[in-house]
Amino acid sequence: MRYEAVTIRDIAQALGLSTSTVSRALRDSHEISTETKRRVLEHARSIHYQPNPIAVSLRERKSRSIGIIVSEIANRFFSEIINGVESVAIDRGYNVIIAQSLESAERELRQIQFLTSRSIDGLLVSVSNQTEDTSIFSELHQKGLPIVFFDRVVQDIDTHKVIVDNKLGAYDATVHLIRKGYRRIALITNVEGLSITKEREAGYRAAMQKHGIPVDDALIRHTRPGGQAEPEAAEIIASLMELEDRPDAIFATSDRLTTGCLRFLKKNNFKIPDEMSLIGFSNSEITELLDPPLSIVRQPAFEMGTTAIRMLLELIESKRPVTQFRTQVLAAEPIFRQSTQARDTERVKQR
Amino acid sequence: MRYEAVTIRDIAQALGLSTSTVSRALRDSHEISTETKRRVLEHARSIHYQPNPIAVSLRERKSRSIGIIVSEIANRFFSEIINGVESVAIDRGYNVIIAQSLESAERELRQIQFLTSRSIDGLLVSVSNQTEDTSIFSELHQKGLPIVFFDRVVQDIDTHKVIVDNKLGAYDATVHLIRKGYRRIALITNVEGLSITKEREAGYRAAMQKHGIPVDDALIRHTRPGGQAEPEAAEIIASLMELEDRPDAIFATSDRLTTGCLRFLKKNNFKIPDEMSLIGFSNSEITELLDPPLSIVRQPAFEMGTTAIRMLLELIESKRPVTQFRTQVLAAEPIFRQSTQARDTERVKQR
DNA sequence: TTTATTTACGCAAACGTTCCCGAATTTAAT
DNA sequence: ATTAAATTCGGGAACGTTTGCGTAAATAAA
Repeated sequence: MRYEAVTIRDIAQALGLSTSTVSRALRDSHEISTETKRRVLEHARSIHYQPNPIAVSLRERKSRSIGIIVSEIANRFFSEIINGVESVAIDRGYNVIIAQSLESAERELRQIQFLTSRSIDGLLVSVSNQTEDTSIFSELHQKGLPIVFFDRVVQDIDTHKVIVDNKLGAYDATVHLIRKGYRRIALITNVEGLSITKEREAGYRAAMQKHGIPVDDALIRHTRPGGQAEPEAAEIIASLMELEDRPDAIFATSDRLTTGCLRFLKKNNFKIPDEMSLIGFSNSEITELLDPPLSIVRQPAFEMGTTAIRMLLELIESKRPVTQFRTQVLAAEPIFRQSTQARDTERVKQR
Repeated sequence: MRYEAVTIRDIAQALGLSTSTVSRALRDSHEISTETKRRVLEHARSIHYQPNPIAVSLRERKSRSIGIIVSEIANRFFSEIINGVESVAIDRGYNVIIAQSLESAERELRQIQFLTSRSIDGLLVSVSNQTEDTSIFSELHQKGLPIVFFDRVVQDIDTHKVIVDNKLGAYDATVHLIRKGYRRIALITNVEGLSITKEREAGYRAAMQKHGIPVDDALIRHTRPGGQAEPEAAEIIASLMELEDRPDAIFATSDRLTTGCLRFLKKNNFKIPDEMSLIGFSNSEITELLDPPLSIVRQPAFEMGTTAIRMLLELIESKRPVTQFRTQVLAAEPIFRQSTQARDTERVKQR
């Protein structure tokens, strides 16, 4: 801020001390007498002294700020994560700079460059669904920038990661559908290359296999990199309905995809779950108020945020270079509601 | 970043120039020959020179970053605003630091102090519902920190502001309810002191008056400062139902209050709209998927964000002190759905 | 009392820029 | 040919901190 005037020098002059003494007094150095410390602290308070973080950053060669890049802020899952990150960052004196890729690899790169040019001390990233070239991350990582990946991680970069147990979450959801009597279960999922996609697909396949239901690849659909989830979900369902052997249930693996499916099904007057059952990954807080109340698998987003930032701070504040990395796995929580109830075959026939 | 090595001095040494010449060349000064400029630019690019923004900030006494404080990030209304802010800030080379008050005046103050101590160039603020003492804002404003208020503004500080036409939005919603045949319309609204509360209440009163319906103050309820909206909404409805002359419709004036009402009504098996009609301010993207599809008044959040940041940048980049301030008013958009349809009296009687 | 050690502070450099000022060289004006 | 003006560049201070090093005074050890 332009108007900020009071510096360490002002204190020094007022008290007839040197700036170094004042600095040391403020930092409670042992080589300053308690009397001097008291005078400095008192005067500093009286004139509302605030250290200039920019000068500190320049001197310390760190900024006490970290960057986080997510695909979209206006998405409950990510905003909850950010809440988690913020809550611990604040306490530890760190400032978090938020950026969004909007699922564009190009924008992601620009944002990363922007963040790193702002001298951040570390980076939290969940990659966009469009990124194929992850060299920017490995370069930064090699140069020594602390990075931790969360949610959508890049496999071959060895650093801390925090994910949910996507495979188990998807497994549980699929098993639930099977138990409720569904057999033709469509999987509408994110871009193929994404870590979360692979894991969730694996869970789906495991569940089907376990129950002796052959997996029909025609029922497994991926969205396009950089595309809009909602319209794509609609498109996919429409094409699914052209199959001669239609699905009787849909498992969508992201917030946007889930609501996209619901929107399409309702618009086209599908009875849920009688004509089509629906479950999806979602962190929306009002899924129980939907029509019908939606079965979901919810991710511990806030907790994911807190553990990610803790891992990052561990990296940042470590004295020696860290070489031992771990990936923390959080449990997803399936919540079953009406949208996946056993179908009422009577009602379907009547139609 | 610790690892960042290449500075202006590296370029200077490599090319046998002084740092001042290099600096001027990079900034395209007129007093540097085109040939030298070319050499500098070329070499800078070849070694991936990135100016150190911290050093620049220290020297320029500005940070090219602005702060924004909202009550809660995980709220679609605010996250959309942030999206708007970010989208133009990025283009203009500004970095936005996001903070949330979580409706706590104390936390708000801490965040403000944190932001200002980070040498921000300007501040975007929507006050918490708990803040009574606004002196921190007037102090900062007097000291010359550019501030623009949005959504929840503080009236007596003269600076740029951007709000929606709350009165008209509330008026439209109320008139809609009246036209659908509702007369006992309860207003469940935010903390009394808030600007948006007053405006919305005024709209409600104007609509009632216009249609000759006496306003019953027992039907106008405010939430408590710092409280949790959802439980409070439930509490309020419960107490409303103890009135001998019960309301037949509810108008809730915030996102959280609206979903809180819906949740309570559904939990207690109210038929909507037959037993209770419901409309509310909301920016959720899935209100049409709710049961029943919810009538809402939606605010142009993204646009609010873009105009707020534009106003702020105008203040920041102005050569001379700005003394002429304006408040921009955006239109709210009412969307009417099933939750406020005319009641089916037959069905109510049967029960 | 002399020497060694501790305590408490100041000097000055450094972080990476920008920019005022001056100076050398070239070009234009007389 | 002399002077004035423009062009192009370098020196160095400044932004506000932190910190290595030096040193005077005070204290402890001999």
